[in-house]
Amino acid sequence: MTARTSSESARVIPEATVARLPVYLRALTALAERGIRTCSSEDLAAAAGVNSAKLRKDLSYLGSYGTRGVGYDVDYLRYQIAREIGVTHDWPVVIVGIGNLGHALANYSGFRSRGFRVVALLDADLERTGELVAGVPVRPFDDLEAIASEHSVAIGVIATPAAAAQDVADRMVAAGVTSILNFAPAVISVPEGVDVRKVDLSIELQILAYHEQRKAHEHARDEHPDLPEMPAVVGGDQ
Amino acid sequence: MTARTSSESARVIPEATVARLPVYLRALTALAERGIRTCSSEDLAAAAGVNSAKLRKDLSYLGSYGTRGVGYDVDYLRYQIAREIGVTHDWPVVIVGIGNLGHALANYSGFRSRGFRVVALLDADLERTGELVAGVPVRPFDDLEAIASEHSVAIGVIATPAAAAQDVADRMVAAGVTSILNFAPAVISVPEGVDVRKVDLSIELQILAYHEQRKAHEHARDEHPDLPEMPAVVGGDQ
DNA sequence: TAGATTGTTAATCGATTAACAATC
DNA sequence: TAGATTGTTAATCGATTAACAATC
Repeated sequence: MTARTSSESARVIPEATVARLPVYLRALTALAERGIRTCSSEDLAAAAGVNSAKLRKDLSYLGSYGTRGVGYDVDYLRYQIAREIGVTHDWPVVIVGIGNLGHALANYSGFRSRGFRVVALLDADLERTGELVAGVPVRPFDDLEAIASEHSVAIGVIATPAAAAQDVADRMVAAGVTSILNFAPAVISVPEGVDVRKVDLSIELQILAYHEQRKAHEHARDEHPDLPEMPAVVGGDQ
Repeated sequence: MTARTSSESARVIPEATVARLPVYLRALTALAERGIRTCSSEDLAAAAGVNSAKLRKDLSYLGSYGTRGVGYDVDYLRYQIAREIGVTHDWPVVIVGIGNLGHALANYSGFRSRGFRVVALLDADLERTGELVAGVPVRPFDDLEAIASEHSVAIGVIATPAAAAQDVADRMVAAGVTSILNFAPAVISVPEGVDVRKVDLSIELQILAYHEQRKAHEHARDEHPDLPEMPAVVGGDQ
């Protein structure tokens, strides 16, 4: 087995694990708010909605922060995960596109409380310049470069219509943004080294609809138990 | 090999594939709007942002809707995917919690255009009853059961604060909702057979922050090429 | 010491991908 | 027929899970 120096903990955390770390962080915060100082992997897994084997496996990628026979110190583990994710310091963020969704994002308190500071709201519609949203003035989209360099913005949020998304992404990348959260219903392409995550409300609903439809089929079959589960035709084509 | 009757196409589509079908559907719609009648797996994969091998594998779970040497008929494939997902007919949806996010969701045109019909907006704050949002009146949360049974609502959207989410979910399930899209930053538990999908804005940002932080480390190392890539201590403990 | 719970192993499962035979 | 492109196979990769030795 290979160990590393203490200053740089062992690494390459699987993507699936990275995506769950914020969930664990939130669950630990909820436990702390209820005055709980120590928890087992079973407790935390329940609070996070995963099974405890997966939780322990995930945490094992970060290091060895529990005590056998005892469990985890809530505050200590919380700090370690926050440090791992990088939310122990502040991240300046710009939001482009201040429609209904941009409005909601600007007002979302969960950003600020988790280390994300909205340094600017940008909109292509100059009519909106100066309007205050969540206490932050809306500025022209063309101010992007100036703002990004002034605040060293690395993370941008796109909340524009689909048609504008690629242009906004290009401008963001040119301005030095290297991580983009895209709410526009469009696929955007970015150079190597730039991360894009996509949140698409109607896609989520469509995934639910698919499963909903299958449930309906299941019920239909329940009502016709004479239909075979697998009406197989061996060797049949198509 | 086993084939099925034509009325019920072969099945059990992997989750990862199901999650991409709406992406393909949207890409096909975009191609159709550009007047494109036929496309290769390479074309469609590019439009959807995946590689073509994955696309073909995904489509193969639905059936055999392409023509070797030619490609796919855009409209035909679009219909087949829409049918598979279940968005050829309308799904009535209720949205609970009409804050900033609920507002944005109610106004989101992408729902209606993809077969989702918002039949009611509900809010626990009775002060808001009667307010029109996107042309739909806000109603008291207690109307949930009546509305759900009147419209046979199977899909519910939670856009409340975290503290209310579990209660809303319980009431939805009791009212016959079997699929929930949860925007509240809380883990909700539901009985077997109910599907929950979760969209969490700050979790997405935290995942980006993690990768952003790693990029910063990479750069730091670039500037200190004398640091070994893996300062390994073989046999060291921890 | 006895009981509890972590961290790790190893088996299993599911997803991705390249390559290519089938076939238009 | 020659060229193009699908649908499928098989190899690889990554994620999940149960089980348990390590150890508090």
